[in-house]
Amino acid sequence: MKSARQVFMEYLGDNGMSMTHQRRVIVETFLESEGHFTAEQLYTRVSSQVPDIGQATVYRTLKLLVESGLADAFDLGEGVTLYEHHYGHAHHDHLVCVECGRKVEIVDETIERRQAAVAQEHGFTLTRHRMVLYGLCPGCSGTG
Amino acid sequence: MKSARQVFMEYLGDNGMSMTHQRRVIVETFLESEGHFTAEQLYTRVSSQVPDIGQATVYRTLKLLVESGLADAFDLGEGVTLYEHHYGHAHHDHLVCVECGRKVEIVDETIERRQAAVAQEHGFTLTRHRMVLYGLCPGCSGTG
DNA sequence: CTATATGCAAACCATTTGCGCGCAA
DNA sequence: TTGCGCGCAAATGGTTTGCATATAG
Repeated sequence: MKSARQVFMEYLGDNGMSMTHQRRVIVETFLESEGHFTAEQLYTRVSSQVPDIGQATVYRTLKLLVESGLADAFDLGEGVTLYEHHYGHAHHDHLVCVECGRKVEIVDETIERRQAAVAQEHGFTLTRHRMVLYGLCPGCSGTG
Repeated sequence: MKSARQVFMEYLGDNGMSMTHQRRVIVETFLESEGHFTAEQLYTRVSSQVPDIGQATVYRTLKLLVESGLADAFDLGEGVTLYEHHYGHAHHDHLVCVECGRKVEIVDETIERRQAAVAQEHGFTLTRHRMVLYGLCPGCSGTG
């Protein structure tokens, strides 16, 4: 399997774009960042390593990361877009604690299968989906 | 079952709020509006009936409608919040055509059951969920 | 009367975009 | 050299909020 860097380089090449110092820093920082994070959080990390990289460039590069398949962008209903690694990572949905915000990655084959079936029943060709389960995590259940 | 108006009146009463001319118009217009619509669309409809009702009041009332359980607010990933009737309506998720935007309401008992099970497996008490399937509708499938 | 509501316009806030300079290939 | 890319700051756009006035009860 190609490395993430390689995938990004190819994406740039295929679209007549070039690798720049800024993009390299942002992509590296992105690849080193675990879990979910916002564009602003990534910007902060990038800035701590290399100041003078503009926020706009982080947003623009994040968009390229999504388009190239390296990143996944999603919204858990908190008004901000969250990003996470996508390339080489299995698909998953999210389970979110409405109390503390804790997020757990989930997958269920039965659900995945039924989603495709339901789409098909309506004549749709399913391309992707988004599922978020909201509830109280073990730690917050007793707090109610 | 109480009427939607009744539910709203009680909600207002329970929270020390009062029924006003504006709220009455907005709630009636909301109840007469079918399907999904944005705050702005509702505002437009309200204005056509009773001018001089501010957009802010529509937003504020829409929030009350959601809190009182009459409306459901959700985001299908298009950057705008959509609203629809909730009270007395069965839960459902959405199937959206990424080409033409067509929206179909869906429900699948198997999925619903598995969602609760998956949440439970992680010790979570499921309170609600959001699922959106994206794909190509029959009419757009051949367009590729 | 007194608290709540309203309209208006300004504020918000994450994200996008215009612009003139700068660097990659 | 020749555009693509960058930083900056201003613009966006849906939604929220502050404030002075108006109204429900």
